[in-house]
This record gives sequence, C-alpha cells and structure tokens, in this order.
Amino acid sequence: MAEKRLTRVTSFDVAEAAGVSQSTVSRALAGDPSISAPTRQRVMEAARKLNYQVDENAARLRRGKTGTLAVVMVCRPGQDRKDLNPFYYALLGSTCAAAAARGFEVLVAFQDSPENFWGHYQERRKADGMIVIGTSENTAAWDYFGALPQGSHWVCWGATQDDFPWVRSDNHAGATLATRHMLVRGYRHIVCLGSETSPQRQFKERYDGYAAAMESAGLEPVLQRIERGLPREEQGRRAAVALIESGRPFDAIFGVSDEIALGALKELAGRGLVVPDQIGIVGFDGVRAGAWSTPPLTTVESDFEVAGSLLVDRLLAMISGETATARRVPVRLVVRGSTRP
Amino acid sequence: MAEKRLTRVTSFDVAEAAGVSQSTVSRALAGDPSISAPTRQRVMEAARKLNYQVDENAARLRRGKTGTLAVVMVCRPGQDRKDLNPFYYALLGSTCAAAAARGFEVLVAFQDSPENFWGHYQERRKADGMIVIGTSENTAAWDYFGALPQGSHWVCWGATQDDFPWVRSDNHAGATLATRHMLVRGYRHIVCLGSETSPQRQFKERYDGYAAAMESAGLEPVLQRIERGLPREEQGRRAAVALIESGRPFDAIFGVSDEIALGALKELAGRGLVVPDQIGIVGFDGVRAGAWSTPPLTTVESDFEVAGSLLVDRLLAMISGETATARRVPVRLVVRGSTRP
DNA sequence: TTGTAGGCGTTATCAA
DNA sequence: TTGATAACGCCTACAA
Repeated sequence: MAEKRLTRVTSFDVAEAAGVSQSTVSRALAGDPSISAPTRQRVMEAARKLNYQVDENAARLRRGKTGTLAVVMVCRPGQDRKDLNPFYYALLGSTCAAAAARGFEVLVAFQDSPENFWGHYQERRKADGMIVIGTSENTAAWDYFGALPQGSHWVCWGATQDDFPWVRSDNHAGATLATRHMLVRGYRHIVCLGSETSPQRQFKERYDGYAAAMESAGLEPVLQRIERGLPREEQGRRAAVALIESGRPFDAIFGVSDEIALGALKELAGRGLVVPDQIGIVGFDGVRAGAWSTPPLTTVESDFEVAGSLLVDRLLAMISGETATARRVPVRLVVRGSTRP
Repeated sequence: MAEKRLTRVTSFDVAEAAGVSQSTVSRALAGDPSISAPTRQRVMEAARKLNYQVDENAARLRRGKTGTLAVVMVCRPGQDRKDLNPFYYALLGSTCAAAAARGFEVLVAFQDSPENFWGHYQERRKADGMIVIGTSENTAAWDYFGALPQGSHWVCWGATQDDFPWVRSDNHAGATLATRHMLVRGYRHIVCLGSETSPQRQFKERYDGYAAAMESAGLEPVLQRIERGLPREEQGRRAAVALIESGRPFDAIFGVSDEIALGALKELAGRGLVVPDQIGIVGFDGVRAGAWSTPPLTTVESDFEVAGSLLVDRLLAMISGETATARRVPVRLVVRGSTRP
C-alpha cells in the first residue's frame, strides 16, 4: 500500500487513475445505481489507492445542504464551563449521539451573553438547523433566539416561552412519580422546595405534578419557595432553613432539582436530622453527583437518549417540512438512599 | 425594517442594491482597507437591509481553509453519554471556549468503537485540525488515531503514547502537592491507591509525584494497586478493602482519581472509619461530584481554562507550522473536608 | 479605489 | 451506462 500522505486529491485524479470521467467517479462513490458494478469497482479501488476523500465544502456548496446541525449551549453569563450543570452536558452528549446516528455532523457553541449570542448558522450555510440547550434563567438568550428570522429551523430545551419549538421532560409525571414514591414509603408531610413563578417552566410543572399527587392522596400540598438568583445548592439550603424555622411540621422534601435537594440534604444533615429515617428527600434530574451524597439521592431521571433523539428528530422534521410528533421525554424514578425502604 | 426572512441572498444581490460590483461587496464586508469609506457604508447598509450572510461553504471552498476545529471525544465502548466522566465534559467545554475565542467553529463527535472511529476531518475539508480527548483505556481508539496519515494536524488529551502530540495536567506536581498537604496536616502513613502500569499514563505520573514527596519526607511510599477493567469507583472501593484486609497501618489515602478516592471514601465510611479524623483522603481531578460527598473531597484540580487553551493553541501552531510551546497544564489544590485542618 | 474574470471541487442536468 | 458541461457563491489576482 502506498504511504498515506495528506496531499490534496480530487475526483479528477481518481477519474484519471480509473480511466473514467470525473462525473462517473462522483456517481460511483455516491452509490448511484446507474453505475455498473465493474466500473464502480475500479473507481473505488482507485479512490482507495489515492486516499481520496470528498471535499465536503465543494459538495455542500453544490448541494445546498450542509449535513450539519448546530448545537448552542446557553450558559449563565461568565459561568465557568466546568460549573455547567452536568445535566446539560449529558443532554449535549446524547444529542450529538442522535445526530451522528442520523448521519449529521454537529457544530457546538457555548454562548452566555449578548456579545456572543449568534444563531445564523443556517443563513451562513454552516448548518441546516439549530438546537438550543440551556437554562431558562438566561432570558436575554431566549429573547435573542426567539427573534431569529422566520424560516429558521430550530428547536430548544429550557426556554420559558411556550410558543417556542420546545422539547421537555415529562415533569408533571416525574413529580407525581416522586411524590407517590414518598407516600408509599410512609411519608405524609411532604414539602416541595421550588417555585411556581420561576422562569424555569419545568419547576412549575414539577410543582404541579407534586401537588396533584398530594391532592389525590387527600393531602395538602405545601410549597417552600426558593430565593431567586442564587446558585441552586444555596437555594436548596436556604429553603430548608426557612422551612425548619417556619416551625411547620414535615417529614419529607421534594426538591424540584437535584442540586436544590442536595443543598437541603446537606443542611438537614448538618442539623443532625437523619435522612431517610426522619426526613425523606427526592430530587429531580438524575445527575451523577447525587450518587455521591450521603445518603445517595433518590431522584427522577429523564431518559437522556430519548431526549437527544427527540431534539434531533424534531429539528429534522422541521427542516424537511414534516410535522413532528412527541416533545415530552419520559422519566423514571431512581431509588437510592434518601428515602426509606 | 423589512421583515426578516430566510430566502437566499447572495453577494450579487447586495452588489446590485449598493450599485457596485460583486467583488467590491466581498472586499467591503471582509474589511479590505482599499475600499473607500462611503462605498463600504453603502455596501454594509445594503447587506444589512437584505439580511445578507456569507455562504461559508463557498468561502471555504475558495479559501481552502475551514475555520473549524474538530473535537473527538473518545468514550468507553457502549458507555452511556451521561456516564462520561465530567472531567472530560469540562475539558470539552473549555476547549470549545478557547476555539471560539480564536475565531474557530467546533465540530464535536463522540466515538467509542472501531465502527465509528473516524478522523478524516482534514481530508474532507470539514476542519483544519482535530483535538482528540479521551480515556487511555480505549486503546483501540488511540491505535486508530495514531495511524492517521502523515500531515494530519491533531493534538490529544489522554493517550498513553508519549510520541503523540499530547497535552496533559502537571500530574507529578499535583500529586506532590496533594501528598505534601497531607504531610503538613499530620498524616504519616499515606498510601497511594493507583497503578504504575495502567495504560493511564497520568496514573503513573501521579504515583511518581506522590512517591517523590514521600521520599523527600523520609517516608516510604506505598502503592495499593487497583484492579483493571472495573468502574473507577469500584476500583477505589476494592482497593480500600484490600488495604484494610492487608493489615498494613495507614492514616491517609491518595487516590489517583477523584472517583477512586470517592469509592474508597464510601468504603471507609461504611466501616465506621472517620474521615478526616482517623483517615485523610485526597483525590485528583476536581470534578464536581467530590463536593457532594460526606465529607467533601479534598482534591487536585487542573486549570480547565488553560487546558482548553493549550490544546487549541498547540493545534493552531501545528496547522500554521510554528513550533508549539507548553503542553503541561498547571494544577492547584482544592482543600475541602476530607483532610483535617 | 474599483471592476473583470477565473477557478475552488463538487453534484446534477442533458445528451449520447 | 457514461461523458460533457453548467452551475453552486465566493475570493483574489490582474487590469483599469
């Protein structure tokens, strides 16, 4: 075999080597059925020998399609990349996997503030469409993406706006699952640490799911509000403090996110309250960190693989003009140690 | 302002609207200084009004450069994306940030086994070069990337091969830092949970750093080997069991990765040993999970921002034929609760 | 300072 | 079944 080198080889070179025309090379390699088997053989052989690879830029220019999807990760302004919620990284990973499985390349960009908001992938022919993943806290980002020109192909995870092309976890079902689990395990005075007014749409949905489960058990739902603008862990910790100081009796906590639940867990443990014996705790997100707490956190986890697939499929449907289907990602309960047996 | 829509607008359209030639448009928008101010004004105005954006495929085809870097994330075969070590996600994030800061787009692909190994970004003109990030465990992947044609521009994080164009944490310094910290805090019988033969080159480097610090303190380094092929946490747990059962006295553990240290921490706690009072523990990686353990894990953290920058700068230097400089990423000690004050 | 023209390497149309 | 040929939209000599 010839030594592999990186000199530019065009389809003309392959054509010459195979003794056919350039267009035949293009067709043979593209799998055009009109090319005869022996010709295809010769072309493939020549291409292999010359180490030929299609110039994607030329191909895309000609085709008018890029075969690429853009994924924009919306972060908090100035936030360190290593502090990004692992949930979003998992979502990024599964989205890339789904795109790759469908034959698309993925362009990734982290964006956090107006200076670097940028969504013109489609106009610049860098991608056929865009997936925006991020926290609803960054309202400036959602305003920006919501104002993209008509005809932009995009879907999102995390926006507050209900008229955006969103995909979300089945928050209601997940919260109900969590609450029922605690009821079954004998907890009665279950308090929800969260918010019904947060821009985080899913927090409201999770509260509603919790409330529904409580009510259908004949119990009164109780919401302990988190303060805005703090790190999640701190929100959870403070809400736990406020709850304790309120004097309201409780024997279980449903945190609308894992980090809120973990913050509360830490606070309770620090005060000598025994989890799960005295107090049960359940979170929502299924991030890895929960597995390391003491006790490990019982939580509701989204099916990440499905999440990535739904985002990609919805986007591809939009691109091809079809009508998309599901937009809710199924969830499951992950029972660990923060609720009693 | 005209309603924004997504119909294709070419530089010819802008030229017509501005009453100049197409090449003038190209130059004006590229910031060519030969274009007069008034002309540039008119062109910019027309471009804005028509919502014109350059077709990057055409531009790249013409230029022969892509302005894009590819990042390949090497995972364990079949591993779920959400189970990928958060360390690598943080590295991915900071690499994307560094690339963006230098004006490059980033193409991301997760690859785990021979069926989907693919590194011909450069030949296909999808990218100007490639950054491969991954665990050294996946030797098949490193064999694949090591066999890329001459002239491929790439750098990597995580490979075993020393002749690869690698960038790494300053493992030796970090391990020394960790060990000295424990010595200063009064621990004497410090055992290293790790391996000097693992394909993970950094494990060996970390052991060496630990051993050097021990020896220069007049103490004997002790290595408790981890078993191969298990999840890191389990490796840590089992090594702790083996250490205890060996009967060898110890009052501190240096785990060559956070997850190994966390596994050991869990095992010790389960046996009623008090961390940090009876036993001190330090890990290596600085992942978020360590902050949630009880007690939170003292660890050595790489400067992720520098890591991303070094990877990108080294690759860009290679592309432009310059000689690259640093390849070691500085580390710092993050003191949390698993070592006594 | 600006315009003309050629070509980057494909894919796709139209003949043969 | 294959070959000529015309775009795709831009950048960049070269000329004016």
